[in-house]
Amino acid sequence: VPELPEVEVTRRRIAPHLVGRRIRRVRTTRPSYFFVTPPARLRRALAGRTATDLERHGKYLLAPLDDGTRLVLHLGMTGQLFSAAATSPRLLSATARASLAPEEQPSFRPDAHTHLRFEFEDGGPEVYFRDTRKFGKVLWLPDGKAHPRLARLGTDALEVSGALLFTATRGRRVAIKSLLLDQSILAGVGNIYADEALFLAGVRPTRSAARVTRRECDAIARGLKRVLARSIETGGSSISDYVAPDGRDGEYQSERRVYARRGEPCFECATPIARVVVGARSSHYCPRCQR
DNA sequence: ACCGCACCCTGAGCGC
DNA sequence: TGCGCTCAGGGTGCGG
Repeated sequence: VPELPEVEVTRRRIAPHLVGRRIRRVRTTRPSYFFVTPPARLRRALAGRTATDLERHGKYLLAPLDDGTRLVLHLGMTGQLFSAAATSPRLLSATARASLAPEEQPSFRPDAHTHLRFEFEDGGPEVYFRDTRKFGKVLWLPDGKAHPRLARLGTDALEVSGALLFTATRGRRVAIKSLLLDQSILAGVGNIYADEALFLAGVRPTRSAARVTRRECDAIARGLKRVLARSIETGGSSISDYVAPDGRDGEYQSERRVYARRGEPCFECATPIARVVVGARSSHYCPRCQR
């Protein structure tokens, strides 16, 4: 599940394969939910262009192009952005892996889920955007045009502060967990890091946002910065589909304190970790450490 | 304005 | 072995 750290790691590792290389052509799959900009228009817009940079805002990647337009990518839940030079069996589903002969398993060939294939003028390795569930998004922004999806984004979660959270939570009756996932307040926080930060702050995910104190807002902000920074350092969490552009797995999943640890003992007090559904998302917490 | 929930999609894991 | 069911989840949009 790519959240801010996974998107940031992706950005850093894919940038050398993308930025400064002139695109010869882009191949796409059929029109679908994935293509906010229709694939035919996208192919026309990208041919001959060069990305001059690769930026991140929340979970979005933005590539300014040399003609002043912009390419925007969102990895959704199962999106993978990687270079053809990458080798990892994790780039395929378990079923797809099983159908390959052992000697073929490390290599990747574009499949039905590979929705974007960037081919470059230099003839070097292609760049692929693969997304099995198609919750990911690709769109192209003509010169200067803002897009509502981006305009709605709140402060990037790496810049969170207790003051920001305190202001945002006043008068809000929603669960604090739901508020942390609201991308118009904080951009980049997803299920894993919300649960982890709430554990560090000792706040139960179900608590009404308005009932979180100023001191606790500070603690949540500190917790978020800590888990996000640490996850970026370790290459992100490779819990389900996430794999970095060079094919490497992240390591942060081994540092989880609560996420997906239902029934396992809390590292602080040995109480079994509980799981509840908050805003249609599974939430994990320690019933004793978090109030 | 706020909030809960259905929906988009596919693969894994389960029960029978 | 194999089918069919349920679950997972980010973000959007709608209805109350």
